[in-house]
Amino acid sequence: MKKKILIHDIAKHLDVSIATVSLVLNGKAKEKRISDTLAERVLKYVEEVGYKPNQLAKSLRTGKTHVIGLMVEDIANPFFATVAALIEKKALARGYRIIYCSTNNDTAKALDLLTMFQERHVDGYILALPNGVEDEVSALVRRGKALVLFDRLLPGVLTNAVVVDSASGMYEATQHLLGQGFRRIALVMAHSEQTQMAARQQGYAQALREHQLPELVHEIALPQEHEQIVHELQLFFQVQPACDAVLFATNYLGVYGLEALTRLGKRIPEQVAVVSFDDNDLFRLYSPPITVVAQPIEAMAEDIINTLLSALESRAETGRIVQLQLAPQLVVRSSSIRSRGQSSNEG
Amino acid sequence: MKKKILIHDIAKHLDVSIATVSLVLNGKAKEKRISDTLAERVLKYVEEVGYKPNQLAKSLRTGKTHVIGLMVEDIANPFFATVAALIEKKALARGYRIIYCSTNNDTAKALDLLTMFQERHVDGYILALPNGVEDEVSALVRRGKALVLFDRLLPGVLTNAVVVDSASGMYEATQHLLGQGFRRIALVMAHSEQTQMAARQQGYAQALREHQLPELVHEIALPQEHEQIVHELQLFFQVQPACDAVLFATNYLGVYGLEALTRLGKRIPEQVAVVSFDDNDLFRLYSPPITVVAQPIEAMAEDIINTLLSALESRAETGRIVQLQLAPQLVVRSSSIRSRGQSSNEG
DNA sequence: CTGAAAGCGCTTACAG
DNA sequence: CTGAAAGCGCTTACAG
Repeated sequence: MKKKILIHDIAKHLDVSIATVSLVLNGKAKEKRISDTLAERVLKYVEEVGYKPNQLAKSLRTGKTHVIGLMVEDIANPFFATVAALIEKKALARGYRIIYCSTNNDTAKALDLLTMFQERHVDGYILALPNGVEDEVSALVRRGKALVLFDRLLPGVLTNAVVVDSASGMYEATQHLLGQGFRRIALVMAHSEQTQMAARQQGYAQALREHQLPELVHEIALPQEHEQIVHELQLFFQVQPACDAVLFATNYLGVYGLEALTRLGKRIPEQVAVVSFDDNDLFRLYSPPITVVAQPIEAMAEDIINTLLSALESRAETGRIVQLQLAPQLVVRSSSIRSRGQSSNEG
Repeated sequence: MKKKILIHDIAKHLDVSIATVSLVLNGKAKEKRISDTLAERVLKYVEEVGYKPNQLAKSLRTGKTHVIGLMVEDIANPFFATVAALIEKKALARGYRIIYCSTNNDTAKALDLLTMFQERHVDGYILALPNGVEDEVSALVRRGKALVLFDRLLPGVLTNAVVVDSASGMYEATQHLLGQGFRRIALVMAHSEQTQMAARQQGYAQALREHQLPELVHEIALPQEHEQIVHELQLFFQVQPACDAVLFATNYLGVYGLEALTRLGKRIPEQVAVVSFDDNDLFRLYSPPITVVAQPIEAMAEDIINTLLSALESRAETGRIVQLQLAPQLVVRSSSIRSRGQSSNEG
């Protein structure tokens, strides 16, 4: 159990002042006209004994932690897990650590976590939030914190954001189904005020309106037990036998939906065509493979971290706001292709 | 932008000493014979103005951060994501925060992260590590750090651990395939020295040995690109046409394996039966549903956090070591059931 | 270039 | 019960 080395020990051993060691370590040697020889001697010895400054003390003194708080809906959800992993990697390369946590779409939990982030003195915030936390986030914005929302906006909060154009994504997916000749197209979405959810419904509704077809929307209350949701979806498909295609507004709804359809023994796409928002392993490998509206995850992660870091580094209170909207991509697979034998209302 | 409230402000306002406020806040009012009236007055005012002690300062002074570092192979892997979420929940309830990160099975990255955990002064460590970090972990153990390994042990490092009995799990799975009449049973595993991987192979080998059947092991070097792995597996199944069943040693290998089999147009279980370690959505919903060796995730998370917290709370250097081995469960689904028409070597 | 010193915000013996 | 003070380990003007 070797004793922790302190900056004081370094200074003593080298017979220089603590200030010199600190300055060299913080790259201010030139600025403070410390000789290269001395700077090197310090660096060499620090390396040799493996001295690491106490980050707690450093943060307390400087007010910077080099930690970014990342809040997602559910870190076990492949979409968020992938975004988080990419963001972490890019942040690390720029000298920032990420701490992440899941809100599970629970407003109270999100508020707690926001408080936790502040207690931990994170330098910046990357947030995919449930509604109901507008006031707290506005307060952060007002205090000039570096912050970027992603996946969804917060109504009434004007700040940096990176989102996907959910409305066009869903519009395009619905058009695709219409093009295949499907006419009774249902949308299964989460019951939520979240902006991306509203946008997805809007894209769907617009496509149907253009074809003068009625909407068939089923909203699932969340959070809820897995088994409950599957059961609810089974009921939905049973009372809507006429529905010949279904769009799922998120990847987990898609997964639950497939489970419900499997249990009902529905054949895809013969009895019901399927399209889901977000791609994942299951959709790709399912038989038949599922058509999806894929989000540009890599580009998204890149934009998010870049936006945050510029906010962090522009020490001036520029008040500059960056809002990016990325285009999702429709990946057509067999689950939404009308089979030859199928009757069609087209043409 | 309201100014941050300090303990000093509280003391001044209430016209008491800073010590009094601090003592009350830390629940030492009784011990230090501070009157209930006064204690309540302090608490009430603190609540009223929403004073939160600066955790950085507190940690610097006390040496405790109430943060636990959790390191997994890949947080996007459903097994680890679920364990992490459960651990986080249980830790929070006991007043501890979790910071988690992925090693991606990269020894250098794991070492970096271990350093990072120390820099952040985590109070405890929960680790699923790649090999090659034995020395560093031993050093932590020697310094009396609260620590628990999970999923896999580290050769030569004797410390707290919670693992699943991989050998029996794989033995049972192999026996199940043998019982179904499969005779050319392959094992696809990661090329790795990790203990859980070795145990899985061992369980497989033992079952085959008992039936005097030869092993057919394919090891995949990791980390590697998704596409590469799938391609390698396709080749494997092509050069092993005689193989009538395959065991995948991890869930991601199972996912890649299904992709390879799909591309080859192999029918499951008619042409090749499939069993994977770890359960997930894909396996459950795949058609046919995939037989798995499921790990008791909830129990595991519970045992991990309990073990860590006792280590943390037993301030005495008891040197007590807890090693738990949980039983996995074979969940038989259609992917490993021999179909009627299939020829059998049995009996 | 360097040394002495203040200060980040807290906790906790110590002496009343 | 309380006040003054030291100290956790650092950074950074300030005065040489």
